[in-house]
Amino acid sequence: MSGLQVFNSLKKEKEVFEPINEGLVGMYVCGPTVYSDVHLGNIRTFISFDIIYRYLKYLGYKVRYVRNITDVGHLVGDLDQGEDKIAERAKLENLEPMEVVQKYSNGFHQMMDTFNVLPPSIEPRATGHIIEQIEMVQKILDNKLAYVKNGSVYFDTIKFNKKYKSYGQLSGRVIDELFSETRELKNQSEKKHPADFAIWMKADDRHLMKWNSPWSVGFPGWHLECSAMSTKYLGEKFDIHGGGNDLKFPHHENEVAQNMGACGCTPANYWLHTNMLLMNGRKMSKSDGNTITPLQLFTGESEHITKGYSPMVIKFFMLQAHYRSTIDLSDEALSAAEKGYKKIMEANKFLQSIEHTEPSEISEVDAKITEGIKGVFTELDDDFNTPKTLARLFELVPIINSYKDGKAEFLQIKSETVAALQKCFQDVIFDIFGLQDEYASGGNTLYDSLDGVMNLVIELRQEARSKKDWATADKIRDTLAKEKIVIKDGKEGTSWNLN
RNA sequence: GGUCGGGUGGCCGAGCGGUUAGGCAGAGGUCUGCAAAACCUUGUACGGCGGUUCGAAUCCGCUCCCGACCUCCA
Repeated sequence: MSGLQVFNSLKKEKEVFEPINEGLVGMYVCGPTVYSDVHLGNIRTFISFDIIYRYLKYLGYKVRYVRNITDVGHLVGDLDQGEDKIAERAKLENLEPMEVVQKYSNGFHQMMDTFNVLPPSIEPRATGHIIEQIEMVQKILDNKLAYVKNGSVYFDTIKFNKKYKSYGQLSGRVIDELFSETRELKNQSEKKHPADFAIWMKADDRHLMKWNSPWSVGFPGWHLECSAMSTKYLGEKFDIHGGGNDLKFPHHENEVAQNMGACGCTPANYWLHTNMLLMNGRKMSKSDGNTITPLQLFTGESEHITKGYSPMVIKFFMLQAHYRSTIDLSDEALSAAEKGYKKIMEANKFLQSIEHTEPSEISEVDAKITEGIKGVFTELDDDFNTPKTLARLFELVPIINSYKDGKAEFLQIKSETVAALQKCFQDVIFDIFGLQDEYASGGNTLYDSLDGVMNLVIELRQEARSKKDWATADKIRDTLAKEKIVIKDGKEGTSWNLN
């Protein structure tokens, strides 16, 4: 169906992508825990998977994209003794846990919208799937790969590994090394082995969120929800499982164990992991304060940046790095991205306005364009290599802009080549990358009327210029510049855009 | 301490055995009333030390530095 290759964390190499059912793709991505505002790192991950989702659809696959919302079971602090993150926040803000969940889910959705990230096909919540999770615990117990202790249920990692010999495959861990002598294990008396983990936890009286189960009034373990919900909506075996690099261990490793423990088969064929967003060379993280909020980035109110950057500029900046590489956020890098973003958007705007007439002769530029277009999709097929895709696009930009100059070699292109180029840019920029033109119309009535006004202003200025009345011409230009409207005198007349 | 990943030009960031990555910034030029934009040309590079090879940023060894995971994290 395509030449798509993806890097599979499970094998640590690129593989040709072949879905289980021809033409259909099932993809599960670990979503956010909604206990506070989303931060930029989350956004980078979801933008990466959005592009993967969009490209799979572009290739013609029918994709069922499931991305969960974690609203229970995720504990604060170490081991399994901490407070539930949602519940802790609820106490802090004096809200019902579900109010916390709603509040930050709304914020999350709004931010995804701001970055033009498509909603998934299904967005299940952990609390909406308590029954499924309880059933899964029961299955694992039936398979004798978990044990009950004081109302809590623990996954028996040692026994599991004896049976399947696969624990640690995804994250590259070895149980013995993992928990040998390193960690002093306090309060771990309930577990038979430190590598075991809770799949159901008995709640004490202080707990705000708890449900009835055969074992106790309690709540599910964090890793369980993804196993239960992916199985429910994508089946016991599906195509792609994604998430941030930092979830590989223990979350994804335990997820695989739970799925195997319940049904005997590995859940996903391809595991894709996105790398971290850095700032000052260190992982951006909510928990250690090395972070900048999206809002601060938009407004510029942060010590880390000199001015604000729009969502699309930030997105473009992220696209300039591969999803498996870290990317280091800085003011300089963002401002470079801003210029690059504008350049490509401007070129595209012009490209789309071209009304080409079939030439009598064809120059070599024609073949160059055709080859360039092919290159764009070769890069996308290569594990969604957005920086290289962008590079290929940028190589076509001078050709597009040269068309303005009217030089014969640039006009001697087949109409179908122009159409293909227009489609390529349009499709990649908007449909696959999900960028938006923040500086242009698109059904924006305010913009449209401004465009009308600007055409008048440009006309008046042109009259002044033809009378060599430079003072008036420059006054118009300079005054507009103060309003962040840039006037550009080209051969084909004058154009304008918002800066 | 264990495991894994990385160090590329002024900045960001691809590439990973031989070919220009790309963007931004810099230099020169064309165009322009001037400017901006656009177009053309262009410099600066692969942490260090060895090795393999006709040829290494790319493979191997050693070394220095950084990061991630091992505990909640996208």
